[in-house]
Parts: sequence; structure tokens; C-alpha cells
Amino acid sequence: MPESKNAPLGDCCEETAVHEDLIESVRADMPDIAVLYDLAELYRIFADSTRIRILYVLFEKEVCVCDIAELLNMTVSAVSHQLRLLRGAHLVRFRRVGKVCFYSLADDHVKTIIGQGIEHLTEG
Amino acid sequence: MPESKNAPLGDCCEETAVHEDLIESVRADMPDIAVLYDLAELYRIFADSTRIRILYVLFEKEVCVCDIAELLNMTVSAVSHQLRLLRGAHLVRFRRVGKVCFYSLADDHVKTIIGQGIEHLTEG
DNA sequence: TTATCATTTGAACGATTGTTCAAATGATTA
DNA sequence: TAATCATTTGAACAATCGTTCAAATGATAA
Repeated sequence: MPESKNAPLGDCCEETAVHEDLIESVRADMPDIAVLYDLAELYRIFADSTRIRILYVLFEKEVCVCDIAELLNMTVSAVSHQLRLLRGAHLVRFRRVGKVCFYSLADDHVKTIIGQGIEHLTEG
Repeated sequence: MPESKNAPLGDCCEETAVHEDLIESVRADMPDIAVLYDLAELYRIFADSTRIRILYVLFEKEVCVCDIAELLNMTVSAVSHQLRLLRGAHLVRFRRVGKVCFYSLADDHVKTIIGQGIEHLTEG
């Protein structure tokens, strides 16, 4: 966390009255910093088109790694690296059947989050 | 877009029958690649705790840049850089009053998207 | 056992990101 | 006009990210 230089304490913009109260109330309602870090980390998973494409592949049913790779026209290795991140964020599950690993969506939050994003894009 | 090396065309995992149909149907339901890029770009904005904190500051009411900077204990410059990204994604608006710029949330999608994220974190 | 297949993993690379610093606008006041 | 304030902008930097390549697991079959 960097040290503040430009921002004076308690007053800025030469108006002091309103700002004090504002700062108090905002600070009170702000969630714990740890939650905000986790939140940013979650959205970082969605912040790559490859991972979003992987999630879309899993929308309908579970798919094995090499099928995902073929669908996205990518190497199995690259897909596997991204699946690792998706697993870490608990966005996908996988089960092993012999040599093959089938991946699927962990829950419905993926669909709702992506749905909200598309809504923002199309309505905005 | 990199060239596929590992993934064979049409068959993989030594099972060919089911996969062909799957690939067809997934390819048909996959959104346009441009939409997926825009979607990833949108979530990239949420993928940083500083920007999420800025959005939280704006949850209640419009706030000027130096107040945001003070609330987050950051330089005005750093905040301004991030506000630029938020503006570019149409997540915040701003209006100028004299020398001061007040920023506010552009619409309710910000709250719903962040809400979904928190839900995923707390329920998972 | 050996061989092969499906997947994972680690290191390396260029590309992107967030912050800092200094300089440049934009707007008000003297 | 000049001076000051609030904010923006550009360049630079370390840090992080996504892919590639090669090597390592994990599991099945010969």
C-alpha cells in the first residue's frame, strides 16, 4: 500500500464541511479489504477471453480437455493451464474417467455473472 | 491466434463418435468471438482491487477525485488513471463543477455484478 | 515390464498491467 | 495578466499474465 502524497487529510478541494461526513460513512460501509482482494481475484478469472470461451464450452455439458482444446483451436497445454486457474477459483469441477478428465461448471454463478456482463454490454 | 498442434481434428481421446456431435453443437451456441473479447475486457476492469474500491466509494453518492484518493489512501494521479479505465468501460460518469470533477456510477449493473461475485465467494 | 495416451507441470518468453513521477490541461481567483 | 487548485496525461518501471516448449505424471493396454 503506497503512502498518500497528494491527498490532504480531512479536507480537499477547499471544501471541508461535507467531505468529512462523507468519508466517515463510506469508510463504515466499505467491505473488508480482504474481501475486495478476493473479489478482484475472482473477476481476474473472467478477464481473459480464452477462459470465457472455456466456460462457454462447458455451458451445456461436461467436456474433456482435448475436446476443449480442439474447440478453441489451442494446445492442450494452454487449456490445461487455464483450467487450473478455473479450478482454483472453484468455477469448474472435474472427474477422471480412465485417462480422460471431464470438466464441468461448478455452479450457476458462472452463467449469471457472464449473463450480467453481456447485459451490460448490450444495454450500454 | 496460435496454431493448434496437440489437438487432432475431429477425434481425440480415441473416442470419435460422441465428440463430433458435441463439437458441432457447442460451436453453434458459442457467441461471436468479438463479444467474448468485449466481455473479457469488461471483467478486466473489475479484476483489480483498487478499481473495485473506487466503485464501492461511489455506491452511495458521487464523490470528487481527491476525496476518492483520500479514502483509498492513494495519489490523485493513480486514482485518475483508474477512473479513466472505468470511464472507458462506461461503468462511471463524471460531471465537472468548477475545478472539481465528481464521479458516480453509470448504472446499476456495477452493483449487480459485484453482488454476484460476493455471492459466489460467500456461498462457495 | 514397456509403450502409448491424456493431462499436468515448470521454466521461459514477450506482452500487458498498476503505480510513480513530472509535466500539461482546465478552471477559478487575485 | 499571473498564480493557484483539481485533475489529467505520458513515460518509465517493476510486477504480473498467457502461451509455448519440453519434461513429468497418471492411467490403460500390450
